[in-house]
Amino acid sequence: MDADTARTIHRRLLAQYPIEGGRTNFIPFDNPFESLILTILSAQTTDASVIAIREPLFSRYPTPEALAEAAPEDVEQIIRTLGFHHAKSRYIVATAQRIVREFGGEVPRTMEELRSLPGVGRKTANIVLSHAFGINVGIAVDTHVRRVSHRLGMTDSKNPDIIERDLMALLPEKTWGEMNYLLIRHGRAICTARNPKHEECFLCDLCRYYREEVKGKES
DNA sequence: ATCCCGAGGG
DNA sequence: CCCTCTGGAT
Repeated sequence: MDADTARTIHRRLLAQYPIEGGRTNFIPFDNPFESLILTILSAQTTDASVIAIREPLFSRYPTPEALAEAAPEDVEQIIRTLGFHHAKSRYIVATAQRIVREFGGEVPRTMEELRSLPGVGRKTANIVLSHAFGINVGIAVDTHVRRVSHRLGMTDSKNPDIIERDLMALLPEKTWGEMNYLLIRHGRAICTARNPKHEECFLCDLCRYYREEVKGKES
C-alpha cells in the first residue's frame, strides 16, 4: 500500500461516513461527555442499538452531574436493549460520579485519567481522545481496525503494535483519529468479520482481500 | 445454535 | 493467559 492509495481510501471513507459539524451519525465529537458515554456503550453492540438509546438516555441525564445522581437500575432500563447493560449501566454512573468528584465535572483529557474511569479501557480512551478532543495519540487497533486494514492491504501484520505503526506511517498524523473512527465504522457497517458486504462496498477496487479471496475464487 | 470481541477480574 | 457479562445478527 502506498500513501496515495491510503489517501484515496480515506477520501472515500469520509464520503461514505461523513463527519458533519463535528458530529457523526451518533457520536458527537464536540461533546466529550456524550462522546465518552456513547463510546463505552458501543462495545459489543450495533450502531442502531446505540442510536436508539441516545435520546432517552441524554434527555434524562444530559450532564455528568445528572448521570452521577442516577440510580443504575433506572439507567439499566433505558439501555436494556444493549448487550452487557447490567455492567454498562453501573460503569457509566460510576464514571459520571468520578468525573464530578475527581475531575471537576469535566471529562479528563489524558490517557491515564480516562483509563481510570470505570468501563474505559485502551480502546475507549483512545477513541475519546482522538474524537472528542482531537488529540492524536495514535490508532487504537481493535479487531475492526485490524480486520479492515489487513483486508485492504494497509498492513501485512496481524500484530496490533505493528499494524498501528504501519497505519501511522501510511497516513498523515492529523487524519489518525478520524481514520481510526472511519475504519471501525466501515468494519461495523460493511467490512464485517463474517459475510462482508462486498456488493455494498465502495473499496473493492482497492481491496486486497476482495481481489485475492473473493474475485480470485469466482468460477 | 454460534459468534461477536470491550472491559474487568481471576 | 483465561473467563464472564448480554442482545442481536446470522
